[in-house]
Amino acid sequence: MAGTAARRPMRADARRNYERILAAAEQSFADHGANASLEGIARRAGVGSATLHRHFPSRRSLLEAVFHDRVEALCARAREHARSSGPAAALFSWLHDLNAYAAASHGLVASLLHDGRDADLLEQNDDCKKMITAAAGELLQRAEQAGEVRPGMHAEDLLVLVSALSLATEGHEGDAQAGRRLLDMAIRGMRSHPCERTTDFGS
Amino acid sequence: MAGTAARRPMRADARRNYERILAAAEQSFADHGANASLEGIARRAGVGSATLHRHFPSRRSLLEAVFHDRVEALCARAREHARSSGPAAALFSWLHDLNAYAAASHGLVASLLHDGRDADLLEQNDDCKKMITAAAGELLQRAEQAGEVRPGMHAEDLLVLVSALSLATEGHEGDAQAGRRLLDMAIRGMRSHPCERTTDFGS
DNA sequence: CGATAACCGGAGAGCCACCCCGGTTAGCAA
DNA sequence: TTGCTAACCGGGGTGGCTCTCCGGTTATCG
Repeated sequence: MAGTAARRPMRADARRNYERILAAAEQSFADHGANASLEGIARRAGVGSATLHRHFPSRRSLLEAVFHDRVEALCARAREHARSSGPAAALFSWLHDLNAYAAASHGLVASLLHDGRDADLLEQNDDCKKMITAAAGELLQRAEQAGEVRPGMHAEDLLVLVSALSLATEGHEGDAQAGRRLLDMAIRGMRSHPCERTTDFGS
Repeated sequence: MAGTAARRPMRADARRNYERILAAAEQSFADHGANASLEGIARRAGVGSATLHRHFPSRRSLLEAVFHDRVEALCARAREHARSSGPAAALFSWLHDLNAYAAASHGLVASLLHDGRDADLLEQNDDCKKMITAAAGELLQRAEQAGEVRPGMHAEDLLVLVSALSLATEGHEGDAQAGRRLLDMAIRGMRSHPCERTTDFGS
């Protein structure tokens, strides 16, 4: 699958630098947000900036590498929810997980998902996005088939929503609750039976 | 109130340059989004970059100046809705207006509202934000008192929501619907009686 | 028609992303 | 062990950005 299959396993020094850069990037992104200075990351890692750019041609690819593991964990979590909860509960719990993760990661998930603006031509690998979209899609489909959420939503919508909220509430430390409030509001809006009435979709 | 009260009405050449910069900025922001190059704006306006920075000390202040008029129009529109529609309908219609405006402005409203991350110390004038928040607050309060929306929402939340959606859906031309879908979903979530009836948003 | 305060913008300092290319070194084979 | 070679490294250059300083220019008013 992975096109990264090296015909030769990468030289030892190269791998060492690769790891160093990854570690430095993780730190820097945590400290200064998703658009920390790449040059600074290289400096922190103790390598030349050219080395960084060779290993990670774009900021995006670096973000992708840094967060790959955690995104995987998040997807595992989705499967876990699916196993242990009902369709709607699983979906909504997971959305809260995603929200919490996005908030804790200084909007990095948001940056990961949302970008794509500057990379029209490159066909960059969207591994993280694809993984999360797939996870969301499964939960959503299950809830929809069970009739517990309104039809017509797309999995991407949910990601856009959570990304958007974490993007927008980032920085406003004082009002960290707002994101949660808004997510709850949106979730209530996607349920089929938000109140005790029979469904009537007049529109 | 306005500290801009000039003890002397600004020299003619100064005002001319000010206007030129404003026009160039409007164009550039429309073309390249909210963080277009300031230097480029100065170039387009035919002035030195120093002149731009003298008139507008921060990117934010330039955005503020460019959008002041339209924000005022939006607030006027809010009052209009309040006069001609019921509490909930007025609020939701206006949110759709806001959403449409934000989408059309390449996320500039979003940028205006959401920023503040880099300007911790400056106490910059938030004129636009204040105006919009006030407008939203009135509509919200009215709808809440009428019992047509769930209590506990803040006016800022609504702005954050719309800003966030326009931020996140920007660039995804193919899926321009997503913002609308999500806004509808959130609106449904904030009604007191989501199943009761549908409103027609003339748009 | 000066005097003068307001204003202008070229030039420069200090960032940044990204790339070129000569020097270095790991890894393999003899 | 030794030597060869492809893989790898990073200093330094390019070009773009934001923002500031300061000597020259000009609108404005007495």
